Amino acid sequence: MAVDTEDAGARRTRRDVQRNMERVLQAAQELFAERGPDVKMEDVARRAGVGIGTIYRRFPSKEQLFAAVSAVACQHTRHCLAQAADDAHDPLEKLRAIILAQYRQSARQAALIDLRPDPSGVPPDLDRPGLYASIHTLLARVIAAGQRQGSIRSGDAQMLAAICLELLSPRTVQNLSRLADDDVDAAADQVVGFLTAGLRS
Amino acid sequence: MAVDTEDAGARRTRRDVQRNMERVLQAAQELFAERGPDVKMEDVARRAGVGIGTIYRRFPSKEQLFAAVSAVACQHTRHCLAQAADDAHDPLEKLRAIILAQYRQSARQAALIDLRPDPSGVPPDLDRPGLYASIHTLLARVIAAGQRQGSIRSGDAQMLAAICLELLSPRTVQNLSRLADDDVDAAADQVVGFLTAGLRS
DNA sequence: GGCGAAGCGGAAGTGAAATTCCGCTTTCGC
DNA sequence: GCGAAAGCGGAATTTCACTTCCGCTTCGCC
Repeated sequence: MAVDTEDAGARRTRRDVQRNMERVLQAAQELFAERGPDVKMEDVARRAGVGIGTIYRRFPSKEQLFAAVSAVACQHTRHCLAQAADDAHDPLEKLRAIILAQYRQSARQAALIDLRPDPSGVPPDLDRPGLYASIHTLLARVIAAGQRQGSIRSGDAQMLAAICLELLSPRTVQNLSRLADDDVDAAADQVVGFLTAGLRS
Repeated sequence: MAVDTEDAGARRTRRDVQRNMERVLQAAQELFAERGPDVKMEDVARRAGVGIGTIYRRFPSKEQLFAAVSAVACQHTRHCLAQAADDAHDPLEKLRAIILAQYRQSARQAALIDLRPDPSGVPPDLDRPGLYASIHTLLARVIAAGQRQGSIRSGDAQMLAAICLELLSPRTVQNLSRLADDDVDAAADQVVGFLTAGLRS
């Protein structure tokens, strides 16, 4: 953030610094998405085309690097989902749009960070709970709207939103997409069908 | 397995050995469930109340320890779910029973091993795919039966089963249970409602 | 109770990955 | 173009968890 701002009299941020940080974030984001949080810093450096030291100049630890990556990716996800919801009018349509957006997002390997509350304690630097909550809130609102309007059955909107959200977790998206021959749209459709109709005939 | 069998003329298995192995498996199972596969062997040893060497005497590596733990837990889960399905008559009832069984299981901290196919490659010693498949098959069969009988809407039974299974993953069970004030039965009920009725009113 | 086999604990060894450090290079402002 | 400040690369260091090893203890049998 704020890479271009400068104090009076201070030198402008060097061009190469900005370029390198972008490369590092990009590489980290890709590798994190591809292989989970256990990637080696060396690999990140290699893919970014920089030395390890360069990473550590801006990100004091691996954890903080991934917190930064996650924050960016999640901001982006949040934005996409909100956008999708805005573009649709009917609550059920909004839900469909959100799901589709998330599935397409994952297909592009972006946004693969799992935001769900992590029972294994040790909260990292990243404000996962907050990011999770913001998406959860979005869903809960849409569902509540549907309930008021009558198109969605009554029930604890928080819980219904949480259940939907589980079907949007990166892992789930990947699993289901694979089962649909990597056709994410098809997978999303199935989930939407499940969501709206349930199993009963 | 087969801890009590003995070759002719061989000394009986020492009592302490059996006791220790049980403690180790118990501790490993708890910790694995609580904190995922990144627990330290030292922690397992401490919780089990034995030295690290004792673990290594029977389990040549961390991976094999967890394979053993997983195998036991999954066998158990599989058995419980199959049992639950058997006890019910109607396919929808079977599904309800399966879900409830899994939620109760998780509440007891058992069976928290995530069997879903892991995209991050490197298949461990444990036959996760096989264990996952066996539960997936169980679900798919129940769903297909419901479809034949007419109580479940038509659609790709494999995919529907996979979606259900996602809602049974340990992480999901934990998240949703927490949201229901740790009342697993309530959480399971919500999921069942979602499953059978969907969102539409 | 005594003997020997088997098991135990946990300190030391090992290896892989994270992090530091510093001489060399690049960039910016003039 | 030049000088200084900032950044860079990556070898060396540190850290940290897995695994080994061996002197001491416990168990089962007679």
